[in-house]
Amino acid sequence: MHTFVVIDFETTGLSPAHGARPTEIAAVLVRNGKIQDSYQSLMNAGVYIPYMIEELTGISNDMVRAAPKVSTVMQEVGEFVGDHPLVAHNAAFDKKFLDAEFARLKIKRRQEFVCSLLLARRVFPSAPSHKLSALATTLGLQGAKRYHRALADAEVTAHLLLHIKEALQERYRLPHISHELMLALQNVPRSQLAAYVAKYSAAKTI
DNA sequence: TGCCAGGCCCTCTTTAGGGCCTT
Repeated sequence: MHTFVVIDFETTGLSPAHGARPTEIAAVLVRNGKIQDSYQSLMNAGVYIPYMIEELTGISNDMVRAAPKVSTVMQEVGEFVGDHPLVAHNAAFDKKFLDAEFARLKIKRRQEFVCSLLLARRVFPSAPSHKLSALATTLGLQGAKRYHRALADAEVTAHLLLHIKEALQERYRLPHISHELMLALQNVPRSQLAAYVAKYSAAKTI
């Protein structure tokens, strides 16, 4: 997994099925362990941002009103992402917004998401919390002085994924962690992680 | 009118409930 793209959405709510739309997105390209490129933009979906969410993200209705149309931004995101493997923290959330916005543009997502939340729960089970900001503190990750802005969160998630990857490599003495293995591990029960990695490694070396 | 997510994961579980995580 030498190259991947981390995605983070800020939105007007929790569910696109109930009318929530994106207000901001960031995509961060990581190659060979370093952030090499990034895309970020506010976007205007013509949907009111509730006061509570304005307070949470600092993204106001005025800011979004002056931003590019959501269709323009999502088209650019599609081009930036390309076929690279995708990563997000609690990927189920970002995936459903990405798919909902892509569907409006008749764009089809071509790759699966690796979820840094699912992996962190398995690799660092004793962390006091697995929310992004808490993991950043616990693990001493490089990153954000603030949270709940798309680029800051995407950058911290990139460092988190790299940290998880290094921990797995060190713990199981693996020379390389593939996207395929990360995708599999996020769904393996925590108690079976070591056994799964051993079986996977053996199969790959035969 | 009032309400409104959903999937993971643990446990005092599996004929279920509730906390966590994303905004």
